[in-house]
Amino acid sequence: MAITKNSEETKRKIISAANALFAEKGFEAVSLREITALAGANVAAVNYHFGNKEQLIDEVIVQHVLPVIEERMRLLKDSKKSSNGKPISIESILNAFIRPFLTVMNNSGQSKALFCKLSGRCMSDRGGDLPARAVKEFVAMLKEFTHTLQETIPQLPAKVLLWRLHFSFGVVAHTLMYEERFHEITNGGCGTPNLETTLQRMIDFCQGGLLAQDSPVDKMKGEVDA
Amino acid sequence: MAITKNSEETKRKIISAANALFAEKGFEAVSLREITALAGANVAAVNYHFGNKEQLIDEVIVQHVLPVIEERMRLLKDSKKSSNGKPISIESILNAFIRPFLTVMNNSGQSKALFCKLSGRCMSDRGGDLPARAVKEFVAMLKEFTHTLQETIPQLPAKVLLWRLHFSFGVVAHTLMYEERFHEITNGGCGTPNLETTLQRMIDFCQGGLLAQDSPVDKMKGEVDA
DNA sequence: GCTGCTGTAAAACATTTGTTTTAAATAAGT
DNA sequence: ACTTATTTAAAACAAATGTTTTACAGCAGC
Repeated sequence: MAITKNSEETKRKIISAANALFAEKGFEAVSLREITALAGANVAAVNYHFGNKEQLIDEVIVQHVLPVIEERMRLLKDSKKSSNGKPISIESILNAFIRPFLTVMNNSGQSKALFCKLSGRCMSDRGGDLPARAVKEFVAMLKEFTHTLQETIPQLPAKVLLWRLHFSFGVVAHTLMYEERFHEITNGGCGTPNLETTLQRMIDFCQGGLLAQDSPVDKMKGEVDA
Repeated sequence: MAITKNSEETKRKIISAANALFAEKGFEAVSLREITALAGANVAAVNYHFGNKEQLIDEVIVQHVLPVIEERMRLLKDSKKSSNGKPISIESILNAFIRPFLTVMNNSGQSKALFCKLSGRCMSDRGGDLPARAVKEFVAMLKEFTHTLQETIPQLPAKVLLWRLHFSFGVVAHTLMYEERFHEITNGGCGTPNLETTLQRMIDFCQGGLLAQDSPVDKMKGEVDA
């Protein structure tokens, strides 16, 4: 009944070490030897348990990203349930979109700073490519949020809405990744807000952005868009 | 009078090759041999002309980032001049902030896609660190824009404004870097807008975000901010 | 024509990388 | 207790990396 030896335990230690190192230095910049050293395992363990480095990276990303996606879907579904068929507020939608980072982070056992950095890296490094396993869920989530937003802001053209959701992604990704950097460059002028405050500020900003007036672009300049 | 041999020419070819490769694959992921091969030069040429890889990266970043910063300052100054001491519109400020990417890009001779990717990498790779030479100018620009925005939106607390400028940065960086990715993931649903359209959409979004109502955060939850 | 300087080219350098191989140790099955 | 499968450990592998060394070519000035 008991699991053979430390197999699962070793895998967990490797993933945990990889988590921390990938977050800090990026996926490509970390060597397998650094990971296994931190995990207290042998170099060959990575290839034995995960196949190769690429598959280890995929595993880390999937384990990191899926819970956030699932929590997003859960929050959105809950909001829908309690609104009795009426369109949900933008704030609720944005909350369901952004808050999961905080929720999952607090349940992850990882340091908050590392969790945030890893989140950013999942969106940034490797050209933002997600492992095949996670793409399906990610696309489904994007569709669900797009559709829900559409119902709340029906006057906004679908394409513009898609772009603004994309922009909102940028806000979150950039904020998660460069909090430290931001702190340095403003010489501390940005303060030291807790995450709840930062979350609310992102929601405020994105809400304003989503609701902004949609400037017509001069057609003479060549709008290729439909 | 003539410069000895092809010294400057070789440097230019290396920088040009590095530009393209760094944009496509990231700074760390490109080897010196790839660069010199594309440039038609010898491996040792990089160390001879630039010292080492790190200094080459710095040179590429500086040459890429400084023109954008300068153009931003120029546009902002022009706007101020033509407003006769009155606060400038947010749209003008955002235009001065974002449009320089397009202007410099069109004068760069590089492919648009590569220029955008390199811009994103300058903000993303290496933890967003800028070379020492560029930090001063960047900070000065940030201060100038913050100050100008402050005059236009005096009712917004300084810290909140700083954060919203940070968010705007995220919008631009993310959009520049992941246009392709966005196209794939929406299955083309985002359309194929030209850059002028995308620019206007970013301005609209950020303007909405900057003007958004500033939600008070529940102090009981522990606002560390001042 | 020699000397010195600048730029180029090829080769060699020591490290580090991901991965495989080989062998030993441990647990489970019968 | 013997066998088998699973997991770990150490060593070896080939390939690639940034950098340095060495040698050679072109051009200047005295």
